[in-house]
Amino acid sequence: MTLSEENYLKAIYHISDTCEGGISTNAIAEKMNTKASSVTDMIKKLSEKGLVNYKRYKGSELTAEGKLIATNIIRKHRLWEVFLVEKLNFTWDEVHDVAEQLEHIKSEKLIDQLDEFLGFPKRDPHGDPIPDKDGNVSDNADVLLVTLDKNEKGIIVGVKDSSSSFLKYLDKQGIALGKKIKVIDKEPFDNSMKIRIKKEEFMISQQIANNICIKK
Amino acid sequence: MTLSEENYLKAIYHISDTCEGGISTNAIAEKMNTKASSVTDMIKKLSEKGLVNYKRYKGSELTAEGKLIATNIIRKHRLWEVFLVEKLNFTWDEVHDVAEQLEHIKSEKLIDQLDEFLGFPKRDPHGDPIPDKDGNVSDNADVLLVTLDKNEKGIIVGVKDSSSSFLKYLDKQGIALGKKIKVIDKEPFDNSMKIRIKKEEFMISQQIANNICIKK
DNA sequence: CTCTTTTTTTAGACAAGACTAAAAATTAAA
DNA sequence: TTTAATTTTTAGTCTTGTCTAAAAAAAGAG
Ligand SMILES: [Mn+2]
Ligand SMILES: [Mn+2]
Ligand SMILES: [Mn+2]
Ligand SMILES: [Mn+2]
Repeated sequence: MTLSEENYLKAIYHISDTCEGGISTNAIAEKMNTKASSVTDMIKKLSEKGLVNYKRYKGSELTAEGKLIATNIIRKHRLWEVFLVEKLNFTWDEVHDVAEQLEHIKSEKLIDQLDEFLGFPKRDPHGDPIPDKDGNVSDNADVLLVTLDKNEKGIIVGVKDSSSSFLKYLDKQGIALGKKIKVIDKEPFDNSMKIRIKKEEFMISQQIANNICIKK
Repeated sequence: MTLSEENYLKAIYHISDTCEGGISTNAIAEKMNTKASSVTDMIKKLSEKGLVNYKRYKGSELTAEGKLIATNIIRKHRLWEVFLVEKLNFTWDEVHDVAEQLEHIKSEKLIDQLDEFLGFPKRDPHGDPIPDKDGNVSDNADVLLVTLDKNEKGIIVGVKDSSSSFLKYLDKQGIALGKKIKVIDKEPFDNSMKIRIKKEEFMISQQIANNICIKK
């Protein structure tokens, strides 16, 4: 597995999570910040290797083997993120870029021992589940904040967007994993909402509410 | 810096340690397990970038800038080796290959925090000094075991060969860093020697004695 | 059902890094 | 000091992964 192949598999896996069916070449190109023609080339190679199913003009999807490789990389990514936050004093908005590099380190013992060293964590600093070695991912039955109605309550358990700017915004507002949240009011016009966290009330836009995961 | 460029700089740095003057193209090729023609190409590129001084047919040596990059990679390599042994239960013969990968991870904060997390170690699991951020390496005034005379004593402080097979041999013989050692007898014919460690006496060949560093 | 727009694939080119084979420079030998 | 051996460089090729431009297929509009 080259670094590039691994990144393609991971991208396809992540896209598959959101939309159903065969993944379009353009969707992959957009996620990878590359051109569709490059994607076609790589997809062909991965298809040769039996890691994706591909029919010309019909899009692609991961095989079982491809999916296992993808989840393994995601497992490594998220374990490293936990390590960086728990052991090396990184904040949750700083870890992603470094984890993008660390996820490609090849050593089974390394990742097993890291897992143990961290106490077999179940989730990464952004609330995302850490796959096990066989590729099983505990799918969260969580719900987006935007779907809560007026007066509903819940606990913040994750974020969908892990960009530094978004996470820093959350920090500034005092929005963090584990906090209790209540929807005080909802503006139908733009779907913005007034929320309460720890007795403080403030407005957030729909875009924000769209990227916060809640357990009711 | 690409991965390949970094590895070349590191190789040149390590060769410079042993022999003096300009490093020959062939020496680099041998260390990197590549061909001389590939080395010439890369040396030219590094020369363009001001990281090595190079004159056709005259060999190459690192500039101050090139040396700083090299020591920084070695710093990372050795810190990761400490991490693997101290925190993740790796043995000293298992760490090198993983550290070869980890040394290329780019994040200043990562390595600073790792250094602190490990308690600012001075040496790696093989007794090699860990360079500081400015490229200063505490050069050891240590001596090779092979140079000790009959009845001389010392403490084992390092190994020159970090190959798995050599380290496993040492483990089997009970030879480890920090142990006191005494030369009981020396065979002039083949330079093998009888040594004592913790009341146990046994023979070792010159090749072994050549790769063990001693502080008298 | 035909024409247009969008998506996807092909064809051809390029940069990085490596290799082989051959030429040039240096070093060693006679 | 000429010749022979060795070292180093050049020339040309290959693979990986990327790109642009153009062709082909699929999807949408009227
Ligand atoms: Mn991440
Ligand atoms: Mn994450
Ligand atoms: Mn090492
Ligand atoms: Mn070492």
